[in-house]
Amino acid sequence: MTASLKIGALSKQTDVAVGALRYYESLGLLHSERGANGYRHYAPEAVQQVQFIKKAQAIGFSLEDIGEVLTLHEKGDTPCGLVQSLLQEKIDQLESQIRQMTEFKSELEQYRDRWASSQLQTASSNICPLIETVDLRL
Amino acid sequence: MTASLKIGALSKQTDVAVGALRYYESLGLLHSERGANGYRHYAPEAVQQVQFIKKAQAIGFSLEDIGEVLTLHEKGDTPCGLVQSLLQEKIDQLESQIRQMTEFKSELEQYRDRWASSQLQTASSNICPLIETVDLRL
DNA sequence: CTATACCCTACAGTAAGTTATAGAGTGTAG
DNA sequence: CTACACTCTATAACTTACTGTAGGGTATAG
Repeated sequence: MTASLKIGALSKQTDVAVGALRYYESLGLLHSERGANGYRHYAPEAVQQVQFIKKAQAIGFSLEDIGEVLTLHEKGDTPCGLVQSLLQEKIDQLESQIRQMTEFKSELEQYRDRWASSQLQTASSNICPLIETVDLRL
Repeated sequence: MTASLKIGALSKQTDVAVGALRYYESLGLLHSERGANGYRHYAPEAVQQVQFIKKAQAIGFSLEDIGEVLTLHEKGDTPCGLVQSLLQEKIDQLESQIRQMTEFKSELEQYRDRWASSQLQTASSNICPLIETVDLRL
């Protein structure tokens, strides 16, 4: 017989709360078989599926984004060309996000470094002389 | 007489919505005097205070973060040290996110490249053989 | 005097992703 | 057989940083 997991076991193996797993299912990101008692049963691969969701999330994909990819995977109702272009879209988005975040990080580092060497701490009646120097046109 | 601003004037001078200003006040980030009619009145310095909030937000601080800074300021401390450590925290978070996103992007690129060179489209009974090859352990 | 522009409070709604609760049924160990 | 852990559904609440609405009161120009 096929090994199967109940929701609590899947929760423990993936470190994702039971309620979150049910929520993923409600969004169509995860599927389960139901036994006569109504309990969800998961194949062992569900562990990897949940980890995929978590990984994609960790990287800034929304559950909706993930749903697009997984829906294609699970239903197989979209041509491969569309799958490939969706993938390329994600790669492009990721690249753009990485570029923006890298720029923003270096701006923050400039503030950090400028402030580290400044003597503004004791200077004025401002709330924090450091932050007063922030240029909103960044 | 002391020049004083009503909320609409402060809103215009700072380009922050009236509702947002009231929201900042509800969080203790902004203070106002009340006239006999219940209207909020702000000293001209309120313009700088709101700009401080906007600047801090622009460098990635949450309103809660800003509240901590302002609370420290109100106690008579110079919150620059806190500002600096919060800033370093933001920089570290960004770095970690950028690293994860870069890793994930190269994983997606591997799929894209593998699929681009494959002839799986016609190979099986599956609707989209490409996506069937996804290793969810990515 | 009236129009309308502004102000007030309080509550609802938004996105996104959960967590928590209530009330009920089920499965298992001793 | 009794606990108790686990499951179910449905709904509410939480977070963040607001925006929008309802139902009022107030200030000002003509």
